[in-house]
Amino acid sequence: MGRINGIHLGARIQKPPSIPPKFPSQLWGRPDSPLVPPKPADEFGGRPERKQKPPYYVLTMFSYPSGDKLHMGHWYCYAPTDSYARFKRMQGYEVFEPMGFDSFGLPAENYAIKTGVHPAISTANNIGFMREQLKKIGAMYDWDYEVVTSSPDYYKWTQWWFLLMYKRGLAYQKDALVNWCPNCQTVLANEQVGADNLCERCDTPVERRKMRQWFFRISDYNQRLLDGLETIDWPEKTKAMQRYWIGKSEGTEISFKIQNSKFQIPSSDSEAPLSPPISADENGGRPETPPNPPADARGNQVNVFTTRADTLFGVTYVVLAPEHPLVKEIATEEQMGAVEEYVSKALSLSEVDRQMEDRPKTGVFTGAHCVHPLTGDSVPVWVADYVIGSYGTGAVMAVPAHDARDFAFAKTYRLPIKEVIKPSEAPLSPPISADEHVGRPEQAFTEKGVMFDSGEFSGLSSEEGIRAVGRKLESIGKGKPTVTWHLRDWTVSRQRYWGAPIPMVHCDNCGIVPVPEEQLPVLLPQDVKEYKPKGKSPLASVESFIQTTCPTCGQAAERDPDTMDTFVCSSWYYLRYPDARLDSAPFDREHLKELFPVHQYVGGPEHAMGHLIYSRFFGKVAKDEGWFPYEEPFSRLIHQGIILNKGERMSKSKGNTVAPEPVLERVGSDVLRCYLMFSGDYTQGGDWSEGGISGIERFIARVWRLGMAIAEAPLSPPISADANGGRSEEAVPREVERRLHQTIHAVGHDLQAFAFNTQLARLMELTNVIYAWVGSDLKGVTKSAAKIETVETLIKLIAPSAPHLAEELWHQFGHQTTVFDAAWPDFDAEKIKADTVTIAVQINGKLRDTFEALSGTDKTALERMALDLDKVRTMLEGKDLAKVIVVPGKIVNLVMKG
RNA sequence: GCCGGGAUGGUGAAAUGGUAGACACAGGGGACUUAAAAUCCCCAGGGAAUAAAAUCCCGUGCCGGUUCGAGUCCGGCUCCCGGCACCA
Repeated sequence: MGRINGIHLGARIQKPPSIPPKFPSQLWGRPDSPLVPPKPADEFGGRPERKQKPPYYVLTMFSYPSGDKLHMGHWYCYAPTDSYARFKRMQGYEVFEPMGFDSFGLPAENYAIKTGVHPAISTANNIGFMREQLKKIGAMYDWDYEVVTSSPDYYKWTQWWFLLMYKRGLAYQKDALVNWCPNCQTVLANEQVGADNLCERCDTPVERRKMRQWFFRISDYNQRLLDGLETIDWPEKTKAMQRYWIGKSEGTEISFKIQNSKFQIPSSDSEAPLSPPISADENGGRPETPPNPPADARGNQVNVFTTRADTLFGVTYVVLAPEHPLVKEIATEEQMGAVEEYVSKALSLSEVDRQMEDRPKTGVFTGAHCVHPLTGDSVPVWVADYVIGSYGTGAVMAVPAHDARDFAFAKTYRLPIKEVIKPSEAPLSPPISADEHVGRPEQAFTEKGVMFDSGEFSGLSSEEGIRAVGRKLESIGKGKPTVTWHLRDWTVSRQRYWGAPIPMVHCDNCGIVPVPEEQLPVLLPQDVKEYKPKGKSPLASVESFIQTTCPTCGQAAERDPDTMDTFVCSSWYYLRYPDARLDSAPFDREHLKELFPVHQYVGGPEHAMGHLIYSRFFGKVAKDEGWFPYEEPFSRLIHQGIILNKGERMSKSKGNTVAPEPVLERVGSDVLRCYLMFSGDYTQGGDWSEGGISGIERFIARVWRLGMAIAEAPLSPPISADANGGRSEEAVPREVERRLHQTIHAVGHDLQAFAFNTQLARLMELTNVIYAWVGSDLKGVTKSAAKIETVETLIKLIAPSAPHLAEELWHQFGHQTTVFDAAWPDFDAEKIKADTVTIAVQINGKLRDTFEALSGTDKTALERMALDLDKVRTMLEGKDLAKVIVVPGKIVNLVMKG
């Protein structure tokens, strides 16, 4: 405890001059402030005291150690959250507030490519710098638990996680399309591809290429990821985004038999089942999970997924995605050339191009036809890239009359449009033949309605129709209810150097072999000459790394040359913190049981999709493994708002980051953190400006002067008991006492709610009230038990927000231990109640007068008092009262007739 | 297009359906000072009225509605910010 107690502190601080004190603002949180932030009182390594307090885990998203350094945006996340942590500590919790660095990733590697500086070196430099910056915040971070994801003692366990995923059948390899720059000979991340589809480094058009990649089967968890959202206290917005992203969609899978395929399987009883499982090769012996792969390439049918089976009679063609394996099977000879050309062009399009807004719909007729499962009509099969190959079955039934995309496509290629749904309020008109509809509707009617022209189903509502058509299809073996998900499996391979190597070995004899756990970590080689990949991961050309022996057969084998997505590293760091120095396991189960789920998580809303979904996935896997006893890792989440600079997000590339240092040097961290907190709703953020910071400086100085004045004042002379209601001690005036308790109540409530701005406003009010009591010029102030108690309470209340100030004052009042070990003050609900209240008098809802009444005055009395007011009498003169509404303690509303 | 969030004084912003603008900034006035800074006190939404008051009217993006009473609830818009987007 020596490093946090006040003896140490008092010895270093020069005693401030007596009244009027010179305002020593520099002391409070100035970078060389002598205040060592208090650490959690107990280590998590099993000290007995730990058990005496309930644990409380306050976590902020760790940061990426770039040359950017910390800017105001980081401060805005970290400083107020630390205030929350200090508040919880004073409430008697054993607060755990760790900090670390998410230090693998592209920027360090790009920097290395540009300058030749090894990522390990630039990263270490940046971490060193940022750690010092973080210390200046004056947060309670316990650096003994620091986590650095690029350090071998951390990524060893990231690799361990990979093996765990593999063991549980959750890691598998398959081909996937990646962004490829033919000039740099490298794979690009989506964010490295510009809006114009050019490589961000060399401006070469980016292509797409198929590569063998590792995936995590997050889709196995889609239902649990969806259900878990109901149980956590997260911003609704974030939960909504995740729900949408997971994208559960219930519908019907329908099969259309191919009519004239070259490879038609003749017999009618040999129809392939719906969505036949693909070969389960290296896939852990398990079939692919949704999103479904394109339907069976050997089959003689196209399976489509639809949520609108009620529109089945409006199908006028069927569309396959370009990557659908049936495309080349069924294309007729006449069409084959056009089809192949179209497919190769479509597949080489980058993700960016393909997703370009308002891109005109293109496609090619395959020459093949299929059979409508209910009408038996012949339906042409097209291939078009507006169908997403990786969603559903990779094929759709096109209903141009009732789907905007199909409609646009049908218009372009003059395909028939057949209406089968009309608004429910419209009368059922006699059916019109399909031909009459060609080119006729102006737009697709995509709402639900009533079916018509749909055989036995005509007249049913869409909802009924969806079920009825589904049942019918199922009964004839042409369809079944299906659920599809938007959430796709997570590609974790990166053809990059600066990441955790994938702990897998490729052996000619044994195939893919996981590196045995005891051989971890697979160290990232340091002696890399060329970070720039030449068609492969940079590690592929590091012989000493690649060449190894097979753990199973002992023959020569090769390591996997890829590294892991950095989101893997950050998906479990919160589990590592409590045991950051443990080297026999990634974490100690007992600690996880005690400390989890994380009580409060704080971070930017930009992570709603990636990090926050991946982390939930990891949490669920840890639970299934028995390591982690909870379904959700973060029980409460708050997103801080974003601090803008002249309306723009701060970023290094824009060169518009605001460095905290100049402000910090000038005003100290207490003022800066309070200023950030005072500026408005924490979740709202806003434009950075220094206007108004002087108000906080004044406030902090006012509290300081008040505290010092009382601490150094002479004792009050004894008061004659007769003149003081029988007490010889000075008492706190009733009104001051009331405001004090009100403030205790409000500040506690607001801090719990992250309403930092209003709790500071309440503290300012209280400070003003105390000034008025003790004498606003602080001249001739005397000390009394009442004043000491009041000011000490103020010090405690302000401590979370201005820790340096509070700690110094606390010691000035003679305390030897940290103010953060002082108990958070209790309020007395009785003392909060005002003796009298102002009652507003309204006439016909308009405010006309107010009066004072004893609080607790009943309705009848209040009404009588209101009616008795001169002004009210004049206004009511000669009029009839129709109604009187009385809300005790608030208003009396007199409603007149006419 | 879809899903969120927002719009309140000169500025940042407060406000469980009950006195809109708390708390601050900038501004004005005063005290202290030889003076300035710092500090302390007071004023301050807009308008009309007045010597000054009293007093009255108008005000929370726009249009309606519910209610004794709406910044707050409901319906319909406009604009701004964030996210997602050919997901059948």
